[in-house]
Amino acid sequence: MSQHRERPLRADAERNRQLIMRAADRLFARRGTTVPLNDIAHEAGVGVGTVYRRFPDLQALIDALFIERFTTFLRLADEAERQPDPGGALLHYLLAAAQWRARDQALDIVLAHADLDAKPASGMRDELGRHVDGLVERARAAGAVRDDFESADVYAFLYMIGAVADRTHAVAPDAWRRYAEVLLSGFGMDLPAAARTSAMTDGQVRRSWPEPPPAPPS
Amino acid sequence: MSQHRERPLRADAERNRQLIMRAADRLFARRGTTVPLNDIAHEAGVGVGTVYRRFPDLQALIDALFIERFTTFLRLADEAERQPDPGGALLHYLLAAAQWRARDQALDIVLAHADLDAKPASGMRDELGRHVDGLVERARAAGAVRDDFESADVYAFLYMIGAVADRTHAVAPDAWRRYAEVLLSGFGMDLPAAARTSAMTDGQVRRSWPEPPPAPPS
DNA sequence: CTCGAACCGGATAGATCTATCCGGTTACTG
DNA sequence: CAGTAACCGGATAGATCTATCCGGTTCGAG
Repeated sequence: MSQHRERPLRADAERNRQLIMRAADRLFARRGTTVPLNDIAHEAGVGVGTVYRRFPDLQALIDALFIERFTTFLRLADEAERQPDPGGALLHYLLAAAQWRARDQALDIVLAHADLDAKPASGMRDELGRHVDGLVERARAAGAVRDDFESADVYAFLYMIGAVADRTHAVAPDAWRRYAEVLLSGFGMDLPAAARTSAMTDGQVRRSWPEPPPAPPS
Repeated sequence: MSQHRERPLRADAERNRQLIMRAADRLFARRGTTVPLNDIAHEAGVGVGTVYRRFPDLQALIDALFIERFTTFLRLADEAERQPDPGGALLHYLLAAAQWRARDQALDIVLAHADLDAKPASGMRDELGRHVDGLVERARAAGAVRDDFESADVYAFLYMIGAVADRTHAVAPDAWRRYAEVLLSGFGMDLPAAARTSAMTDGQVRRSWPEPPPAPPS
């Protein structure tokens, strides 16, 4: 986040900013939220001072990551709304958002630690809420989903997909699709054949379970 | 965890041990894994020294919590196996385990940080795996589930329910049942009417979303 | 090409957390 | 009911993390 800047960042500064954010993503996903800023700086290949100059404290870094995430989800909602039929629009959003979430191992942690009451974050959150409400409302009016489907189900869906994806991505990066299919059909949505998946690569997943990957302790 | 003790713990020591474990549950659930042992001791109402005497380090405490959890899930599997029909047995386990998980906000954190390769933990894990394999195998043979249902789906189910439950329990403690129903029907399991739930208390949940509760940052 | 503003990175002070030690207290055995 | 082993809790040393400061370097405007 940080204040409005008149001048854009100098090229090297902007480059380092990106390096830091990507490094934070990796370390948050791998080691949970409690990672020394020293380690983030080292992973990014910059000095500690550079991290603190760009992000006053850890919270600012997390908030920046949050904004980045929500910008993406807003874009996905925009794209979905371009679909001609209401059912297709909701389905498009659910699948696109799920795919994004499945690849973003750090999302839960960013969400859990972001300051949602801060000015830009709360605004984006409300805006995304309106988009989702609209998608759901139109799909329901068109009879494309169970008539008790509601916006909360969209978030629940994404949290559930995320939980599965975080624990399988290393061994079967597409396993989440199986559960997306189960959930969506349970919600009464017709999946186009293209979105279907064969049974996941069974043995691999089973052997890796129950083995939650994130966050080594010490 | 601790060695075999000849003598059982003295009464006050055992009482404090329980207090510490329950305090750890609460704090892990509320603040994530990175909670000072000082705070655990304070939440439990004992001195720091008492925590360290009973649990050599944080890892030992987590491992003890892990054992406790798996003991419970093994018991649930035992109970389920007492059901007369294979489909009922699997369903019984899924619902009982889900209910337990839904109330246990610290489970994911305990699992994520437990040392699964340690002697007692890995044994329990394997044993639970055998029980689950058996439940699934018999239910499938009896045609009570989709024929591509596999053991990994049991764990995925519980992780998904947990993800939803952790984010709704404060506002709608039974909301997870809605998603359990969707998932189970998607897996081809017939729910007895008694296990069904009405639509969840809509407005409450929607207003609390997307708002992940755990783990304040600083 | 030259110059200055902006940026870089590491050394380090101050704060926080982990783990230990020991004098005082309490529960169980005979 | 008396003696003792076991337990209690807090003070504290050592380790780790956060955040700052400043001498040296780099980008980009003119």
